Amino acid sequence: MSAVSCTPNVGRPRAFDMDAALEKALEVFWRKGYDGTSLSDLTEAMGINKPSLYAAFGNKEQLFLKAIELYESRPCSFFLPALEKPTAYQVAEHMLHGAAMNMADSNHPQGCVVVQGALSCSEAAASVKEALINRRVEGEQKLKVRFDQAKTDGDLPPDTDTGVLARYLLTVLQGMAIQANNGACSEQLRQVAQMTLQAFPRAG
Amino acid sequence: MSAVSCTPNVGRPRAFDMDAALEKALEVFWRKGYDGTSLSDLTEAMGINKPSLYAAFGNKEQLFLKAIELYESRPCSFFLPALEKPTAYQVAEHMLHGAAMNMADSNHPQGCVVVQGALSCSEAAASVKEALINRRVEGEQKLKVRFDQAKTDGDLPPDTDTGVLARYLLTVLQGMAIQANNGACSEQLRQVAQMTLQAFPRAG
DNA sequence: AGGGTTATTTACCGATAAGTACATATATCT
DNA sequence: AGATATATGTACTTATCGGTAAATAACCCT
Repeated sequence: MSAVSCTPNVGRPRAFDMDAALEKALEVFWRKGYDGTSLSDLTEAMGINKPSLYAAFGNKEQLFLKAIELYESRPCSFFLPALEKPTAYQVAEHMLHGAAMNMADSNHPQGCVVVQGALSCSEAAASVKEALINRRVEGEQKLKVRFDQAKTDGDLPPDTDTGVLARYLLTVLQGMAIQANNGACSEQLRQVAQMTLQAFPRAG
Repeated sequence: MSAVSCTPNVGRPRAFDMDAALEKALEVFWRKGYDGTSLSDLTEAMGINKPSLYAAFGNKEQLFLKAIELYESRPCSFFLPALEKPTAYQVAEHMLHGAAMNMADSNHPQGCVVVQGALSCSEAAASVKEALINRRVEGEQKLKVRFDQAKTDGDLPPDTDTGVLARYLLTVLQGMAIQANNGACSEQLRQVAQMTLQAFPRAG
């Protein structure tokens, strides 16, 4: 069964692949942002008409939120998998190098849709902006919790302020999203990642 | 004479203060982004009608670019003044602490309009997006040149890669803009600034 | 084959977008 | 005072915005 579709066995079958269409929608939102994306942009990229879009995904806002869910659950996502690494240093290493690789990947828009999808926006986009802020803050919180565990595990010095460390790392990651939008390539982002890691506290 | 107005001595005098109106426009663009800002948003905030706006500032795009010029030349701007500090470390210190103070200042929208004014945007905003990218890249280049000078001055180690150092610092600054949008306060940003400074190379 | 159900197509809705024509108001210059 | 020049307010234009009504098409089940 597909990740997003839930096909009934009655009625006319859907003529398009919902997952593929959602991928296309994600790419448009990623490149143009919520305010900068029109329904025409979406239907054109997804290869469907407006009523099909509304029937399948609700409306523009719900489509955006589903696209963000897809973004965070993709195989090439780097944030959540990095949390599983055995030490705090390796968590940071995987996040930073994953970000360097992913954010400048020319197979999709540059940067991170969670950062740039609705950063400054109209009042019509206020709720999706809030949703993205929540995602970013929750990511930071998850990283702090992981660093707390690392302190217990002994792979972070006991006097480490894990909240500041998590915020610092997220600041660099979010800054890398801007850098990718500036045109920085993976190698340039990797240098930033390396510099950040040099400052990273290690046990012992 | 005002920074932006150039009043002729014939004809009906302008009934509003161009500088004050431009400040208001800046604030709207800063909060809502280029795509998220409508002409009605602007005229309402500026307290003028559309024909006055067009006569005084050209069009939406030119108004935006003039607002960005104002932003970068304001007294509370922290980037260019920091370049004048005597050592590389003090340059970084002033930039980071200035950013921490300014970006979370509740007297204006959070973050940095050069970062968030048109990050992901419609095709209609492509040219202002390019203009903002150019500003960010030029800022990075200016910082690199300043660090090259610091190397000559002997307040950076001779093996310092000034390009990477400048990019790293800009990455943190741009990340701080996102953090400010996330709701981080000045003190939290200051902690990130302090952590960044700890990793900063110092001569001797 | 026919009924029930869902998807697609076309054409449309009211609202709002950016931008402007035009008449009027207010100044200076002679 | 009158001519000239610029600003303002009202009302408008064309295009596009997000979203939908209604007719038709394609499927499953009996």
